[in-house]
Amino acid sequence: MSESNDRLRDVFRAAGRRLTPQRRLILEVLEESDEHLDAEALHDQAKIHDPDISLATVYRTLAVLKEMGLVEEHHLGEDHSHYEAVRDGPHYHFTCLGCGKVIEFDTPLIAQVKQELSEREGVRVIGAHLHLSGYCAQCQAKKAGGQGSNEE
Amino acid sequence: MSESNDRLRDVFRAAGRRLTPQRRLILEVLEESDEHLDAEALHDQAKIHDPDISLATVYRTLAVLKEMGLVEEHHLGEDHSHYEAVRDGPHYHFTCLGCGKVIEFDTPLIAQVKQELSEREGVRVIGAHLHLSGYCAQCQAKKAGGQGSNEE
DNA sequence: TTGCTAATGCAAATCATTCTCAATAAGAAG
DNA sequence: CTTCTTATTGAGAATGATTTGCATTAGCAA
Ligand SMILES: [Mn+2]
Ligand SMILES: [Mn+2]
Ligand SMILES: [Zn+2]
Ligand SMILES: [Zn+2]
Repeated sequence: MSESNDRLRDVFRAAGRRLTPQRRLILEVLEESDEHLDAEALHDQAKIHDPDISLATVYRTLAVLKEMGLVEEHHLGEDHSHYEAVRDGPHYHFTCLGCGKVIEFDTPLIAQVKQELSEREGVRVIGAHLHLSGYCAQCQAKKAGGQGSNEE
Repeated sequence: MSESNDRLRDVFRAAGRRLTPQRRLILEVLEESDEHLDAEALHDQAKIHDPDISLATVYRTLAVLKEMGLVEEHHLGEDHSHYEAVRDGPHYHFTCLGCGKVIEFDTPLIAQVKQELSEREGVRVIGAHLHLSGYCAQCQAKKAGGQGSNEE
């Protein structure tokens, strides 16, 4: 029982950082969530497991996790940020202007764009955020049909 | 000389809004700038021509112009928004993480992505923001020269 | 176990953006 | 041109998100 069986701790050590219960918790909440949480929602979730965790720690941890490449920040139309744990392949987002729903999708075309730009401009592309917006199928139907509920 | 020779005023009237000197000025500043200005920089520019224009009016006008499709808002890595006048064709952005330089580019591939997604998900895509980040040619050179960082 | 110091909780501070409200002025009507 | 309605403005307070200072705690290397 003396082996370092803790991958996450190793990752933090490699980055010269300490792994605290709060950090582990925040990352867990993000990894288990299928939504794009904002800081406050994340804080609420985390408080279920650690009622004393502070919002400041949430923000500080998000910054750390982002720096370590474990978490991504998104600006999805709202005035504040949303976060999600980084998964295997990249993916992109569509936000419905009517109901706020977010659809995730992937496409090899973005890799092509990166390639094109790298060659054309001599840049090295690290990150790619594609954010489409418009109206989802349901919201289109709602609009076309008649009039009724208006949410924002 | 009695013709309504004022296109912009017509656009505003058609939108049921009033064209004020402040609004005209703000749009002019944006159209004449080749940068992606934030609200404060825009305010500073505008104050050169109208020292009394308020920051609140800048924000309010940006909202109006955005709604009218004359201006676009961008989140370019910074924690605040940047704005630019909408031009003919769409274009996308690359930000250098080293020096902050923004490179604009276009590619037909994004239209393909929009098409793909529309068909696959039945959504109607209105807007598309692609934001790449990484290091520009100069910043790569700077990095390679100084330290022993070796990659790819 | 000890010691150094990174990380935390709390509250105050900052920063960007929005709102309130009285005064002003755009533009339609006459 | 004058009048009238009310959208728009400037100033500053208010808000909401994120950050920071500081005293205390606790991770982890030795
Ligand atoms: Mn996602
Ligand atoms: Mn641009
Ligand atoms: Zn919808
Ligand atoms: Zn650069």
